Amino acid sequence: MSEIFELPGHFIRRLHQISVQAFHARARAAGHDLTPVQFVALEAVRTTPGIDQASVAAMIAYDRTTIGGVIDRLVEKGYLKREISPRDRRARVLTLSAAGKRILDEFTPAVLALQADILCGLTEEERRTFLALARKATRALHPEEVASD
Amino acid sequence: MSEIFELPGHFIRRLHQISVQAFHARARAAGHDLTPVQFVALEAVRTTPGIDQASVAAMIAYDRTTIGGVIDRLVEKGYLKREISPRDRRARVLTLSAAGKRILDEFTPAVLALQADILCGLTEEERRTFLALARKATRALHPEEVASD
DNA sequence: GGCAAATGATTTGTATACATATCAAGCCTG
DNA sequence: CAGGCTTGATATGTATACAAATCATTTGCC
Repeated sequence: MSEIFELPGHFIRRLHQISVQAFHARARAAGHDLTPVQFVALEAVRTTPGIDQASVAAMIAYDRTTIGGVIDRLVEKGYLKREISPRDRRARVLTLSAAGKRILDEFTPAVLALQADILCGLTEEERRTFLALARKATRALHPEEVASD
Repeated sequence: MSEIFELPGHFIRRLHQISVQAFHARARAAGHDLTPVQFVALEAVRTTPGIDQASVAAMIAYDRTTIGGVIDRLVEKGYLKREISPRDRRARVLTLSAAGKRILDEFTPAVLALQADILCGLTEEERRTFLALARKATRALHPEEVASD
């Protein structure tokens, strides 16, 4: 078999795919239609109400254009309110709606539980090691983002 | 900061994003226009000439619809030949063209080197540990695929 | 041999993902 | 305070990703 299929890039892609599928499975089971990106965008607004789109993109390391579309759909679904900033008429200020708050509260436990689905092939200790290494590799390249906790 | 940003799913997404960006950077530097998926699809055909699209999808764990489009673009670029199988008129038999062979040969060293770009925040030993855990987590869920080496 | 189930591929529709270009508004320096 | 640079957002175009439906063919089972 080709060595290409044994490289980090290949397994990272597969893990991402597994992770997204696990999310969709949990969402479907809970009767929600959130995607992983939509969920994390809502979470960004929850932690920083009144944040603008560009700052959401920076916080979760997404492309601005992508976030524009994601926010569009969240506004359409009624989970987010988008208003022109009084301080900067270019910016769109985002806040959670009541429905947005509700779906976040309802779904967050499932998202926490889902992490074990992704790494179900690993022991508890291996999961901790994996998480620490994944975190270190990511932070090495982007130390500033979602800064210190 | 929200705990959501400290979960495996978040770091896996970030690593995938970093991995794809590293690929594009190397491709651009080499003057090629291959994407990660296109590269791995070519590699699948190289290891199994005459493979059909569904088998490519199974080998690299992709959706059939996605692979259809990927193959379309590779055929358009002249890297793959697609012919109707003489054994099964539904299936499309894939083979590398001379240009496809050439670009694979030329670009494979960069793809191997690129793996270190992704995990440049880790030591050699940490990279090995990470790879082993990523592999184990993936294989636990899909033991059959790209089977034993 | 014939018909139902399975399978390879494509079509359609939605949602990322991101590069590039454009527009509007704020800033900054001379 | 004016012109230039920067920045928030949107528009456009390409490429994944995948669900669901459809079509053609083949297989399997009686």
